[in-house]
Amino acid sequence: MDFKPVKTERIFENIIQQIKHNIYNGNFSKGSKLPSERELSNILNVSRASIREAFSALEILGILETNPGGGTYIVNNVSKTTIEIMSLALALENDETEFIELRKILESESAYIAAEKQDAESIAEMKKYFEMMSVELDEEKNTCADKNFHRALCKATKNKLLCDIVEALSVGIDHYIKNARQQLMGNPRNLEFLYQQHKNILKSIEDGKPEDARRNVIEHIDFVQEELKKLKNTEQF
Amino acid sequence: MDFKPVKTERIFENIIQQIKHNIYNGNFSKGSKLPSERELSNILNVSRASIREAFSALEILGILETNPGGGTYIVNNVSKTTIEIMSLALALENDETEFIELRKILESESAYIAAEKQDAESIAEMKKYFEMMSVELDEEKNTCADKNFHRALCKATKNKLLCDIVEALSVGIDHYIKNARQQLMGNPRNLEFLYQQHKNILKSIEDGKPEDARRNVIEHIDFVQEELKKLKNTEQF
DNA sequence: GATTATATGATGGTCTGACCAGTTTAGATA
DNA sequence: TATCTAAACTGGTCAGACCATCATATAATC
Repeated sequence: MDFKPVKTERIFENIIQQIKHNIYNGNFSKGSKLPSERELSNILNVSRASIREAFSALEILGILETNPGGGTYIVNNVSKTTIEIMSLALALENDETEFIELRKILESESAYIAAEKQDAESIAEMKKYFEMMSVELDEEKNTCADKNFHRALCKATKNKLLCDIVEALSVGIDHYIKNARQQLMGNPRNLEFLYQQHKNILKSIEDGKPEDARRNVIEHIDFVQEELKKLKNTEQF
Repeated sequence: MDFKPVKTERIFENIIQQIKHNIYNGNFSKGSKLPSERELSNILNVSRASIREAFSALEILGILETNPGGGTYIVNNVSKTTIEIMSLALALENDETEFIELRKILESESAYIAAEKQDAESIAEMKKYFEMMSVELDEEKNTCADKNFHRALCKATKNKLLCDIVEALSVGIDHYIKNARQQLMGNPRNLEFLYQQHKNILKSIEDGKPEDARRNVIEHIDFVQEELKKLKNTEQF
């Protein structure tokens, strides 16, 4: 036998479905104006409260935008939203390994693509942040430069979706390891390692060596993951 | 000058923030029961309607679950939600290239990992669906087997997050190319190619050749993308 | 006393109607 | 025609009501 729990669909979910279908059908696209809440509540024969429950959900998803006095419009801020959601999911899961593994895949492949594409702009950006890292000793600024280095790396792929997902993963992971990162960066020996790793990544991309670039990123992330694991194990004290 | 548009935070957004913070703080975790809507509206000194707007949004995100008569609980169905959202984002963007590129990265890397890990169960599953594909000529079942083959491939990584994201991408892409796929599968010549490609992927994984597996998946996806592009260009007629 | 049936209260789901603060729009004015 | 102004409309919020469902405490049964 194969039973599924009966999930009575609520009105606001039905409304969301209808709006989604209108998006898939092409009736709604970016910039489309939706009927006003009152109007829609007449059309669908439901209360305005239900309309608003649906709208607030879709707004959180980044599907639509409300302008008081103006109206409600279809937008696409989905990727921006995804960051927050993934971050939350990680907080709920309490296990960062899958996130880090995924990030490793995406960043290493980004490096591969970056080395192939040889986009001068991105490389210049990476170089900029790498130099910041090497001279700047302030921990916060160093961290910031580090993050921007990795952002530039992803940007080199020219794939915004990929960038957004990696960003989402990074934010989620950072949120999760917040303390551990400080300890990691606090150790001068680690800083030296990290410096060298970034240098290797940058060089292989500049030299147009995709395979090397990929390998260097993997080594870098593996190193970080290893160190984090060590810190975690000694956290007991 | 650098100005940002003033976005007055609405009450339901504030409530969402507070709930999120309680998740990050660890006050809420999977299974936690939230105060009832009436109770929370008293605590926060806002109307029940605002609470419900926040709750409906978080429920759509897969963060919480409401049980009529029961109560409201923290859950984690985020990955399930992500599928729908990405699918919508693709419908809004009207450009599948970034999605396909990302899928290529994730699936090719999955193949690499699969060939390394040599998980008997996953390989058996892939084999099963591959054989379905080869003998079954019914277009719908063939498509189904195809999808399951790729699912099994991702499952071999043992990374659920990765699987969910690939699934999200696939659903989104399928939704987008619905007609094109039928045309693609309708051509016997293409079917022959696809059969051979899947055979190669499976073999390289069975033989434990990560590099080959990765390359074979890339070739496969590139082939599909190329054919789709051709179909799109001749769509005018 | 243990078990079952029942009634009570709590919970989410929905609706109505109201008020406010902005934005739009159309009409009045110059 | 251009400008100003008032009315109409829009989203944001609230209070209070009703329903169906669920959980629990109480009462009736064995």
